[in-house]
Amino acid sequence: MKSHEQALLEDLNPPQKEAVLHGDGPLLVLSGAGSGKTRVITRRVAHLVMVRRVFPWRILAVTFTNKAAREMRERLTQLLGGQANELVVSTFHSSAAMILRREAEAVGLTRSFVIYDDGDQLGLVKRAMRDARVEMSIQPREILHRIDQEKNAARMPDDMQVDIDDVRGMVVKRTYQAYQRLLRAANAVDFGDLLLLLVTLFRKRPDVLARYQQRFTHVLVDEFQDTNPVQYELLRLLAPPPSANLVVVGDDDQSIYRWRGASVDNILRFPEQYPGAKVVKLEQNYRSDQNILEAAHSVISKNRRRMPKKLWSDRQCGEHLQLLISRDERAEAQEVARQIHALQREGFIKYSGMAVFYRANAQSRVLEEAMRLARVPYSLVSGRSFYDRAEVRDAAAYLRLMVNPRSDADLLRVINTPARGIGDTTVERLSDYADQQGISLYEATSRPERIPGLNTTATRRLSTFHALVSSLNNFAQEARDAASAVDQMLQETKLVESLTAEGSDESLTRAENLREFLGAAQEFDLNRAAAAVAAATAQPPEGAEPPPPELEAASLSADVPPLQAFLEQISLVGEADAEVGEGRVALMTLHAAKGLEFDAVFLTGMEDNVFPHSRSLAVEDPEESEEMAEERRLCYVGFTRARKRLFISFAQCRSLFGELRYNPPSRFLRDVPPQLFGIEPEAQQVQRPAPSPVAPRRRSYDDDSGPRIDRSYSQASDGEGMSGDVRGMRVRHEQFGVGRIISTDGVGPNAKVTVDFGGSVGLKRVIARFLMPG
DNA sequence: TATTTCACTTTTTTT
DNA sequence: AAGTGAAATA
Repeated sequence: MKSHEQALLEDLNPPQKEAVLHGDGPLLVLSGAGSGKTRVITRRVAHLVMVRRVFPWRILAVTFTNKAAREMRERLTQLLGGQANELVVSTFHSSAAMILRREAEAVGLTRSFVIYDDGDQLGLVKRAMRDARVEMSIQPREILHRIDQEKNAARMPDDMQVDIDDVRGMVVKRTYQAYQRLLRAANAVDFGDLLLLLVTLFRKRPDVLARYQQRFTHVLVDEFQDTNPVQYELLRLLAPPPSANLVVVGDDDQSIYRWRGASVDNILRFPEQYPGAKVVKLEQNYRSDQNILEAAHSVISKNRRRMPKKLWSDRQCGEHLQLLISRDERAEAQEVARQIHALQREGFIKYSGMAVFYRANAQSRVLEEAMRLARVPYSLVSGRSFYDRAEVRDAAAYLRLMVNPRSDADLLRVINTPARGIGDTTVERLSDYADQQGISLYEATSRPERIPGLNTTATRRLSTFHALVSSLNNFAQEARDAASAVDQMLQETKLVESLTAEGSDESLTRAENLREFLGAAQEFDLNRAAAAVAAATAQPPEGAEPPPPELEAASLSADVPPLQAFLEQISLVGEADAEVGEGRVALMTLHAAKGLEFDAVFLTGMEDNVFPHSRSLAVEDPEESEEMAEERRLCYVGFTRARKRLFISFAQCRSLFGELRYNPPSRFLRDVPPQLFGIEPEAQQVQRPAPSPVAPRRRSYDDDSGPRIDRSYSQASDGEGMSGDVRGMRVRHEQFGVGRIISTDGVGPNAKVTVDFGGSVGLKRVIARFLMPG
């Protein structure tokens, strides 16, 4: 007993201990990169359970990503054994989905509601635009984005404040209304709804809220800096100020999801929202060598509006940072592969201790090719590529239809997959009929003879399709596990069969993917069975009273039918990435890198317009903008992932949508003192100082890297014919009138420019030579 | 209806 | 460069 306590506090520094031992009431842990944050959270949870005797099922630990949730549970299992199964450790979205499923009726859904992902959402927006009779030329993507933002801000369509003469805003609002109608009619929710509906429910049903407040007496949140207003509201409801046991852990410097509605204010203003909250700062870094830490600090310290803190470490200086300069992105990838080999040969760093980061997913392809060529074992860490494949999504759509035939988006997706002769016109008529009758598409297919304008062939085909879905639907009711349902579905729909029949290489791969999908279902069933056994045999803590029946221990999801649970995992969790790593170099975006650490890190594409991303440069005053601040934080996250070696790499040119672009080295390099690269500052550098020291090079193509670099500066991205930075310049266009340049794209006579002409014209992309200075 | 062709955007980051 | 979506053609 006493020894538990000792063990839990072992090798913690004073502030860490303070956080672990903190009694009741709100607590904010400001934890710098590599300061042992996860350790603090897990030890605290273990302490609550083992020393303070809190029932594990009373503890809710919320993370941001599934990966983080999985890792936290693993660590907790090491500390707590079987009892860890009773903890609720999950993402905001997963926990919201679980609760929502239990309370579905109260928000106008049934328990078998389905979750629409990004692609489904986009399709839905398009239909909503039709319903709302949107005539304006506006991209569905943009509307979806704005709807998402509304949801992130916890606003339903009616809460949306729009000026009556804001035409665009009104269009968004109308579409949002239609979009929500479609979702509800389909018994479906999107990601945003999971949180928003739950907030709405809690607000209007204090009795329901009280049940969950009573159940979860301890709430912990990881990566708090990335929460958005709905998520924060959810927390405030569940663990109300001022005195609830809410522990939030985060680092404002690592807030990198503003674009998704996250608000750094949540963490900056937490002490106001929860007056009397204890604040603990973790500033000692245990991860990185001094040089790396210093580089990271030199970048992040340019941001204003941070919580004051500075990481320190008693670790050694370590190796210098290394700069890699290459001709183009291919050479860059090759160079990275070469360095990886070298590190591996030296023998101190294993493949699994190395990672390659990039700003955008599009950059991964070239890197992958180079790794394959150089025979470097790698694994691509990308959330959900498998479930994004068309054939897999088709399969998932069928499954959702099995569970919830009202799901129109899914029906539309698969009604002619595999091809069964139901074309656009038939679907159009079916859909008109359904609209007019106010029924779902599925229901409409049950009586195709009543649909006007259909010939007998079409009628017959619709009947056949209806029979198929109906049969699958019946089967789903019975299915005891996910795999048998998937198997049945594949058989009846002939998805695999039709692909195999096609016979092309590509369709064979797709058929293979579908078999893998079945495999995923089987694996899911096995895990579920194992979890059930574990839960049944878990030792209740000694002297524990049994939980009140309505709060039935462990999982909130115990009674969810297997197929539904599997679907939920697909939508919310994505790929079961078990094989991440194991002897392989990890390739990932900077965003995916958050929370991880590696002995050696390669940060590629360190060029203006790539990183910082061009979108952050195309704003009013880039250097002072929030966008740039976020890019800087992203850079900070990237640097601080490295324990011992940090390689920073840029290419002098790279092709971007088909054309060659010369980008100057990233401005972030200018912030890093040259000494950290092992370069003594040269006398005085003139004028535009080299943003970065140039490392001595050894390879053949390096011989002439000097002049190339110079060229890359002078060509920048603005191009000939436009001297220097023209952003913000007033220009006149014959047709559109006077406007202001927002951004430029391309070089030479055909360079394109995005101009804001204001008023009804708005943003336009025009060829630069058609513009006059205005 | 199904298939082919052509013009057109797209690349930020993710639950 | 590639993938999407609309229009043209079989």
